[in-house]
Amino acid sequence: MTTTGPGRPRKQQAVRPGATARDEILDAAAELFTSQGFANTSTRAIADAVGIRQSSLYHHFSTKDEILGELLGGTVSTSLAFARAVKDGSEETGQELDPAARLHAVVLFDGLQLCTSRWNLGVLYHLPEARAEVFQPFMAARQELRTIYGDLGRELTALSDADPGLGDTAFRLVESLINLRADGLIAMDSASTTADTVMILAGLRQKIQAVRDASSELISRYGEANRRGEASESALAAESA
Amino acid sequence: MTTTGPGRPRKQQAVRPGATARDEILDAAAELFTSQGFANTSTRAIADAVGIRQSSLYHHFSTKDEILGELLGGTVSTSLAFARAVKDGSEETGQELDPAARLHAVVLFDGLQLCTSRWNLGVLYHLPEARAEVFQPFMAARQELRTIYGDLGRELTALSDADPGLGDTAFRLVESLINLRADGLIAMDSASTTADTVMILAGLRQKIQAVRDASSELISRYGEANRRGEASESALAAESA
DNA sequence: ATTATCTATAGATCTATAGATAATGC
DNA sequence: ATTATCTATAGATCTATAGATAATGC
Repeated sequence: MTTTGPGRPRKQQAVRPGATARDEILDAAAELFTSQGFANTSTRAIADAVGIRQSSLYHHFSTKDEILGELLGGTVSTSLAFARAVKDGSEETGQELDPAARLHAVVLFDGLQLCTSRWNLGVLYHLPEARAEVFQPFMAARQELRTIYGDLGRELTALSDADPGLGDTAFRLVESLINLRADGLIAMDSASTTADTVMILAGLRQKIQAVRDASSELISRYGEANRRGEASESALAAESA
Repeated sequence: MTTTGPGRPRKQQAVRPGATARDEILDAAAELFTSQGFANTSTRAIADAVGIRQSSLYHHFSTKDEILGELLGGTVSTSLAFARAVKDGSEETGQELDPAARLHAVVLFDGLQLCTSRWNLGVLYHLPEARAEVFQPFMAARQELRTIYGDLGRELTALSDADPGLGDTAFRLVESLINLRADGLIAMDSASTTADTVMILAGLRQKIQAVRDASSELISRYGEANRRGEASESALAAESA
């Protein structure tokens, strides 16, 4: 809310980033939910962080749950869209994509989201409250992402003696970036070393540089298309890209 | 509370396992905190699950935080005691222990705790509430455990071309068992395949069976000693006070 | 007229304390 | 006398609703 518009003006001036009041609220809620938890964050605390009155939140969201739902959705949607694009990539172009590069790219892209987003939004998926019935659709989306990891892992290990559960292990390593970040232990290259670790598990230590290059190309191809078509998604998701 | 004793009898009969009322309360709190979160679990809900009145909790614990602290302490103490024992093992006996077996054993032991405990207590470490100042001693204990993983990893990779960050990766994989369990995806062998995965990252795929055997011996040696002296739980609680 | 804020508040919690009560054990 | 429960409640929340108010835009 930097420009004037319709509606009664705020008493306090806003300091939150965000194009709209709704975005400011989501940004404040993201910070508080990830640092203090959901049940432990009052609607008053969110409102205070935005510079509006507690009840004014309800002009933009009808319940507190709706705010969490919006954040959960924005968190998984970008990575899932990218993973889907990479998975379907071969079909569209007709040309076979390197299985190693595909898994590497998904791990790296997803990992980068988790490491560089303004707030540690991955934490939201580990909040016990997110397991509630109402958030089932978001957990299902995360489950689909996990399935794609598994499929890409099996494609990669089909012809080798590496563990066919590689994709699941990759998913676990990516998710653990959330915990690493929560403990303040994230480094600049945490996402890329995670992707490399997965490749070592695939038995590709020797070919790592070639895989990195091919992965990088996939990210610039599908990651870019992904970001373009996603302008309507929440401003938070855009920020993290 | 199966036997009669001093004190006014309960109106409701207890169905919780536990030698004492205090243990029943901890068991109920563990179930509720891990499934619904801390702030979202009322003292009334805990009391109902035990079969006593809400206020009766305060005869055994002076605050709700104290219950969480007790659970956090119990969760890390067993694994930490084992890891310390394995780390100091060479000094005591004078004989060098195989670095691969040591890391394998710590991963396997820690992983088994997380996979087989009655409730998914590892979740407690990921609760945003656990980050509060009062629980600092427990987070520090977990940090010490992480450091031992790192040290064991460097000992193992010192003479090879494997990633010296192996121990940190191992810690991440073990912790991800908590998420796996929360998602209902734990298998009988999740802990042991995790330990094997770490050995593959160390470049020891060929020697895996020998490492498993040596690891197994370490667990029966130090795991047993550890379980005997399991007053270490209260020792950790005393440390924090 | 529409929008976005505000004030005020209902009603439902929730934690912790005070003090009564009903057992056992000395 | 000690212990472990109980009843009752204070005081502090917290979510969501009702209705007033102050802007813009037609």
